[in-house]
Amino acid sequence: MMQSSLVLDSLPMDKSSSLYESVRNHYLFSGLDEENFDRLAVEMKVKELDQGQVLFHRGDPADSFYYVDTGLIELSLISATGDKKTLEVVDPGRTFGEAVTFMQEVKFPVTAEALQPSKLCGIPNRAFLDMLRTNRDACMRLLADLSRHLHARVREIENLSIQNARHRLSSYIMDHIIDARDGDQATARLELPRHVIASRLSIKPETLSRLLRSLADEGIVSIEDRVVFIHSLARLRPYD
Amino acid sequence: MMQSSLVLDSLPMDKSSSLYESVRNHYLFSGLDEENFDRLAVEMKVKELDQGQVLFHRGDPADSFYYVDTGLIELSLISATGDKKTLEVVDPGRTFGEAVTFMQEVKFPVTAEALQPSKLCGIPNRAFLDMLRTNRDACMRLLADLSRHLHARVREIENLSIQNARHRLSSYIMDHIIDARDGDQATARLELPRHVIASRLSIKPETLSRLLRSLADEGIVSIEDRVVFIHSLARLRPYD
DNA sequence: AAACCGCCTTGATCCAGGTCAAGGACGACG
DNA sequence: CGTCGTCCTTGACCTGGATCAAGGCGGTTT
Repeated sequence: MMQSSLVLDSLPMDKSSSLYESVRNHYLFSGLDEENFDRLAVEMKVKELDQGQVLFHRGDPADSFYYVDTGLIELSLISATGDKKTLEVVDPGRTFGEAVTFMQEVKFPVTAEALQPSKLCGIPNRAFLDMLRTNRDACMRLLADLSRHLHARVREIENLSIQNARHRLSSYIMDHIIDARDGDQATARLELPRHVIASRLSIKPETLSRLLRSLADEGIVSIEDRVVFIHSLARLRPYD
Repeated sequence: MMQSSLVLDSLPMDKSSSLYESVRNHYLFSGLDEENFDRLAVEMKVKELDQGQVLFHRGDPADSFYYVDTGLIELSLISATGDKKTLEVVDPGRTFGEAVTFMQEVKFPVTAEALQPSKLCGIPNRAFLDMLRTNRDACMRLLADLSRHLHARVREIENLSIQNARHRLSSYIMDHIIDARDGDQATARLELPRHVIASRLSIKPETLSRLLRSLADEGIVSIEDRVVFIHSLARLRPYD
């Protein structure tokens, strides 16, 4: 486990930075006019995280949510016995923690850790709420955003409760196809370290290793490091 | 499996009914003035369901969400192999399906079935959206509502992935305490049929039966039909 | 180049919870 | 009052995935 430095960099956001532009284009803010956005933007803070650094722990008081500009942020739950369940890995261009703004208990319900060196933009809840109050369009976008999240969680519950590990792995691979070749073949790229994928799928690394091996042994895929060549989508896909 | 009648009753809501009053008091609408609420209320439809009757199946097009006045509605996922996972059982005074209004694909992500004869109020998405557009207070309440739902789902994922069946059962029992007696003792009431509780906990009825038995054998609880006497909260509670 | 370390794989074994099959309890209905 | 159906319990057995314990392999430190 990598040790986090105790001091997080946290700087105001420069209006001429590429980060400014990229946040500006996020769909949560895309309906805002220049003035409204800038009023919010002056409150935003840039944060840079090293790989392995924890942004916040579950239970920490939440006064901001975050936009990921570069890197990867893992959102996870950690049990009393130390087991970790990765809920989601947030890529660049996406936000996380928005929902916490509206909860009675303003505490993060998950832990956020950088899987790679990452650059984030922190958006204070207070300022965001102020913006929402005067902007019904942004409200609607946020409602859509939360609904999407909610639906994603429902699908996760479905995966956990009525699908087995093999099924979850197949879905995961298919969700990471980067090149859908002719008909029944494709290539997927498993960017993340194996143990993170395992945690994401709620299995142990040993089990992931064995499942990948059995898919390969059955001739359904071949694996070369992080790249998975799918020889038969039909056989990979769990009939559903 | 009980067979549903094909025709659902569906009547306009009477302003002088008790249902009108009870919807009126729901927190989603409690900020609305008389005029705004009534504009919405005229669009609402009363639905009565028999026990076992399905209100909608997963994948059905969604044009309304629902308020439960009396009865119990089970929201569930059903796998390709017919296994059912109960996501939630909605009691009187609560709503379900609000989030679907905001999704790109306006289809119910779950199946809804009456566990008891139930009286519901259907609220058309269209009318609800119109109301939200002119009412930022209601928007905020809904945001809070969705955040709460989202958080509940996260806790469910946590239960499924990092807690075992025994732990889930303990939590379930403690969530149904009706009488917190002195110190370490309490009484809980398991309203639902065992097989529904099992599905809610993502275990089989046989396993539920055995777990309850082992809690009783260990002297932690005694069970009399639907009532659970907890002799030691400390021993029931999974250390967390 | 040796020693170390983080990450993954493999094998052997274990166990929580599922499956299958057989009753038991109780209410509904002839 | 039997008999039927539904729901629950219990027993015997099975199995998917966890756990425990050894390596293997590439990278970086000395």
